[in-house]
Formats: sequence, structure tokens, C-alpha cells
Amino acid sequence: MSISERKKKILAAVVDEYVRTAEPVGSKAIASKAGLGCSSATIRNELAELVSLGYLEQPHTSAGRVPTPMGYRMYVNELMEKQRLSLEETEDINRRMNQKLRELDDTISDVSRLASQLTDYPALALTTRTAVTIKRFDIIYVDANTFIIVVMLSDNTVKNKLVKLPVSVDQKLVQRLAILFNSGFTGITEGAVTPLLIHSTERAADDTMGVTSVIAAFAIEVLTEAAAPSAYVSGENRLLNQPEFRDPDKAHRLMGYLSGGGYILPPDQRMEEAGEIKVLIGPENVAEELKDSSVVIATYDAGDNTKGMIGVVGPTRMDYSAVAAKLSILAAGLSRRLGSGEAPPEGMHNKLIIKGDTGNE
Amino acid sequence: MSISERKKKILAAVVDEYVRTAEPVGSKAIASKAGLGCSSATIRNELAELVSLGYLEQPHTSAGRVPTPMGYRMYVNELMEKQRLSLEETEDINRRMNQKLRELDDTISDVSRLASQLTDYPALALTTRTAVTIKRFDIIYVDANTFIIVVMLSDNTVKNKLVKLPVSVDQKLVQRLAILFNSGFTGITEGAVTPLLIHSTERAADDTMGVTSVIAAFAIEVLTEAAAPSAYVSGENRLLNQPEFRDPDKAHRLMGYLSGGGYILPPDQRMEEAGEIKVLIGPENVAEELKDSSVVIATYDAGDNTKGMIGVVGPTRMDYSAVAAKLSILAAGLSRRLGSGEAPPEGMHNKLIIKGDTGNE
DNA sequence: GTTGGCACTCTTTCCTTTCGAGTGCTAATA
DNA sequence: TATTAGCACTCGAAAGGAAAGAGTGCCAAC
Repeated sequence: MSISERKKKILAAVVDEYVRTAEPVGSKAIASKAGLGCSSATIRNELAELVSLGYLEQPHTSAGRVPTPMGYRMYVNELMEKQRLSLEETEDINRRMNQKLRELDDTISDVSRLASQLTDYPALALTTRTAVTIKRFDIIYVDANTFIIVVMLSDNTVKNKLVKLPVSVDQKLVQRLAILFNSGFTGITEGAVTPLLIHSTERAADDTMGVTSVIAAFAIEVLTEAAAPSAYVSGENRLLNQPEFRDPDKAHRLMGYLSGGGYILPPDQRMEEAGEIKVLIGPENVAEELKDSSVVIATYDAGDNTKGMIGVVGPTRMDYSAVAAKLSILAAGLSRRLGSGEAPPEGMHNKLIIKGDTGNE
Repeated sequence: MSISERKKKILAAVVDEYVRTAEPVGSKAIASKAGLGCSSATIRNELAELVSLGYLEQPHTSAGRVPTPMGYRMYVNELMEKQRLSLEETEDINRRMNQKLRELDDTISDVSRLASQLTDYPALALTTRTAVTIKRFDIIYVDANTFIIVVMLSDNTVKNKLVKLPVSVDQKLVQRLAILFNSGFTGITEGAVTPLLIHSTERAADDTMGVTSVIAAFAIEVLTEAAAPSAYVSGENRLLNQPEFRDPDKAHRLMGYLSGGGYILPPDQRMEEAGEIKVLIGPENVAEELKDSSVVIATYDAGDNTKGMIGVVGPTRMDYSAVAAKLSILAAGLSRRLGSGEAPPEGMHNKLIIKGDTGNE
């Protein structure tokens, strides 16, 4: 499994060069570039071995070498220089992120856009929320036909809805309902909102106008929406920057998949610890559409049982090092912001842990 | 300016055929297809004249003819069959729309997505809001450190924000502030929120904790956001379906422009009446990036001084007829929904008025 | 005014040739 | 035993050229 130090250096050089140029790289190029003092002929021998070991392949005889997914995996796991962004870059990212962050949902799409800008790949952001409940119900009486429902959830987000009814409603009734909902509908998840519960609330409030069901419907809607994982994709068009997507059909297929909010992570993979970075290379992806693309994902902690992921999609020939570093900073920023609910400490450099499949099958 | 009836028929046939096939259309194809009883040689003569009149052009000698922007303009203005969608189609669109509509902002992006699905072109939706003011302020006291600001705007949207303070705040103070904001900050636009006003409110409430400025900041934020035009673009990737965008660079340029929320309408064009459809063909667009694309836009009435637009972007070779019909239904549905704030009457077929530049230069 | 016919034009497609980068192998060298 | 120089070989990409085909423009006939 382990290979000589020189082979590693050569493999790293091939990956670096191929990432940069998108052209198969030849023995001469490596000899002149990588600082190992040997001639192209030696390199050729090594390359041939790397091919037979499965780390590299040739598009055809007499072309240079190109890394296989296994080669990339080796690179990501062992060879890649954990890129340290300069202080300026880090601060730039943090500054741009701070400009964007406000509330949870807004934030996520903004940060996904930011990730796409920074990396020049399409970016996606997902949140999975678990077991959200309603913490508190308020109803603001506006006029006889109108009131506003305000719901505060266990993750401290607040949702509201303006309700206009065709009939007049007594302010007293609304007050009664607010009290009843506050005792009956708080602390429960969506599944627990049963017709029975709604019905008994309606009776207890002496509601003959059907207001109860309107409010209950909103409660269900809010709970459902909050529990559902949400996904944002931005910068799909940046795919077209990549030479491997010059074929419009290929680009189209992948973009369609991304826009459709196709799931990215294998369902059996549990969400990683916040701060970790996951790299899925080519065939390691489960989705057919991603089999020859790579995905880099950073997990962040949005507090209160909510974990989120932010990632980018690109060709397997991806600048894993730079992408991982940038995502890491974004994720850390999000964790700080969302996890605590407090203003973030600035300028913190953070550890970079990379995880992913090991290359064995 | 006006041309013979037969020329019109031929022009229409060229456009129809070219829209369908994306290939230059020859005299034979027209002779066999269009129901005018004359031979290809006659058609050739007519075609030659249409070219010299500027309605058609040839990519090169000995290729078929392709409509010029002026040809499309003629087609849109005079020749196009105002397409009637079948009752089923209309109902399908209405049904799908009804599933999506909830609140203004959500809605618009959803409808834009729907428009893109229906037409298979990228779609965009914009709202310009004029003179939004705050109608009503409520503050919900949650606990000593926490309260929720709820703001109802003149367009009947409701915004809220959860505020967590590092210090304890008296419930009385919050109540005083709610009353003061309700009298001082309602009915005014963003520009009228002056430091002076904030300061005097702060004094009147006897607020030494800086709560006033937090609430005022939210008021400003909400007003600013509400007054700003918002734009959504969806389905950019559908561009890649069109043969004219098989060149990735071309596609990329346009997609980048669209994603960037580039402005579409010429700034001097005032918003049209709701229900009208505007067609901008190729060079009629002001933006350089759109010079060889077409835009079809429907205006809808979102009630309360708010007009919105929903449109699609595609190659000049666009199925104007079908697109216009579909957008028209969507816009009508939106007007009904948003304009009145009431549930829409179902299944209504509506008039289709097409407007646009006249072809004179 | 319309039509059939025919020569002409220009693109598209396919085939062939050439060119060159990069390899694999062998024999010489340290 | 590991490294290197040298060289024949391979295979794709690029360039050139011929053939095919679609469609025109124009002329003479109706």
C-alpha cells in the first residue's frame, strides 16, 4: 500500500501540474519542475510503475499521465500540502462573510454564493434540522378580519404569517386561542399535531369560525418546513469555466442535477463533526451524475441540533487544497456565528482536518 | 412598410420553421409546408425580396433563410398567431401556480422557477416596490434578554426579528417603545428615519440601554429591503438546451450576466400596465450581453403600488407565441393573487395584449 | 406572374497526410 | 543495482483536399 518517497513526490507533481493545466503531464515537465535530481528517463520508469499501481493512467499510449481517482485520493490523504491561507486572505473571507450574515436562512444562501465566488466552482449549502419544535406562540390582533401569527421555534428562528379572514373575529377568541396554542402546541414536533389535538383545541376555545384550523395549519407548515433539509445551489454556471465541462451536454446534465437539489451525500453517511472536511472523489460519489466530479464539503455547527454543510462541486481535477482551506474558514465562521448566536471572535485561524473515504475498495 | 399578404405568409412560415428546427429554411420546405399553392421557384423570388427588405438574411449564399430581428419583430407584431392554450394547459398552469403561492417573496422565486419549467428557458422575476412604509409595530417580550420585533408593512407583508441583548431589559420599557414606534415610525419611508427621530424616541422612552437604536436599525433594514427591487433568476442551465448556446463561452457570458442580476429592461422604459406582454428582440435590448437574445416579459400587479415582472430569456429564435401565452397566464394569476390579497377566481382565460418596440429605427 | 431547369456557390463531411509530443525499451554508465 | 541517454514507435491532433449535398440565382418557357 505504501510507496516510495520519490513516487509520492512524483505523484504529487503530476496532480499539481494537471490541476493547473488540465493537460496530461509528461515526464519532462516533471523532471524540470519537481526538485528531485533525476532525469526524465528515471521519471518515466517511476510513472510506468505508478500506472500499474493504479494511481495514474494514460489517455492513450504516448500521452502524458493523468491521476486516477485513486491517485487523487492518495494526494488528498497524504500528499497534499495543507494549504494555509495568508492572513490577508483569511481576513478577507471573514470580512466578506460578516457583511452577509444576518439570519439563518438568508445566511446560508449568501454564504453558498460566497463560497462559489471564492472557489470559482458551483457551491451548495445544506442544513438538516432535527426535532424542531415550537417554543412560543403569539397572535397579534390587527383588525376584525386580520391577525398576525408569530411563532418562535426551538432553534430561535421566528416565523410569521398574516391571516386575512372573510369573516369578523372577536379579539377575545384570538386571545383565547393564543393561550391554548401556547400550552397545547409548544414543545411538540410536526407528527404530534393530530386532528384530535386540533379538534379539542377548537372546542376548548369555543371557536365556531374555523380560526383554529388556520392557525394549526400554519403550525404544521412551519414545523414541516423547519424539519425539512434545505438546500441552496449557487454559481452553477461556473462549471462552464472548467475545460472538462466544455461539452454542453455534460455540463447540462450536472447543472440540472445540482439545480434539482439532488442529494449529494450518501444517505448512510452520518454528518461529520463540525470542522471536518470531507472529500468525495469521482466514483466515490453515489449519485450517477457525480461519478466523474468531485465534491468537497465542510460541516459546520449551527447550534441546537442543527448541523449544516457547505461544499463545492467541480471536476476531479480540482484544487483540493485551496478549496478545502477556503471552505474550512467559511464553515468555521458559520459555526461561530450560528452555533453560539453571538458575535464572532475575529481573525481566528483554525485547524484543518481532512477526512474522506480511504482508497480501499 | 407594409408588404403583400403572400410575403407575410412566407415570412411567418420561415419563422415558424426556423423556431422549430434551428436550421436555415429553404424554399422547398416552405413550398411543401405553407398552404400557398405555388412552387419553390416563386417562393425563391419572394424570399429574395424579403431579404432585400431586411426581414430575412442568409448565413451565406446557398443556404436557407433566417429571420432578422426585424423579421421577428414583424412576426411578433403582426403575424404571430395569438396562441390560445387549451383549457387543460391553462388549468394545469393555474393549478401548479396555486400550489406554490404563499407569501410575496417566496412566491416570486417559485413562480419564476415555474415559468422556467413551463417554457424551458431561463426565467427571471423582478419586483419594484415604491414607497413602502411601516403600518404597524409590535414587540413581543420573551424574557429579560429577548424580544421579538414584528413589523407590518404597507404592502401587508410582515417581517420579524428576534433580538437577544447582553443586558436585561424592563418589560415596561419595551411596551413604551412599542407605543412610541407605532406613533413615530409608521407611515414614513426609509429616508424619513433620521438620527434626530431616533434620538427623540430614545429620550421619550427614557431608554438608557440602547434598545431604541436596535429597533430603529431593524426598521431601517426592513424599509430598505422592501424598497429595493428584488430579482430572481432560475433555470439558467436551460440555456444549454438551445443549440445557439452550444458554445460554452457564449452560454457562460449570458448566464453570468443573468446570475449577476443584470438589469434587463432599459431604464427609461416605464413599467407597463399589468397584463401587457413586452417582447424585446435581439438588438432591441440595451444590455450588450443580450444583444443576440430575446426577452419576453409579462407585467403583473402586486397591489399597493407594486408592479412586478416575470419574464424569460432565450435565443432570438424563440417560440414567442407559446412563451407569451404562458407568461400571460402566470402574470394574470399573480395579479389576482397578490393584487387583491384574496383567493383567485379559478380557470379564467384572459386577454393577451402584446406590446413591444416597433421595428422602425 | 409563375414555373421548371440548370449551373454555380458554399458548407459539411470524410479521408488522408503530416507533425510532434511522449512513451517504452535497450544498452551504456556510475 | 539504479540511473541515464538514445532512438524507434505510437497515437492523437491538426492540416489539407476531395466529394457530396443543399439551396440559390437566373433564364427561358409558359
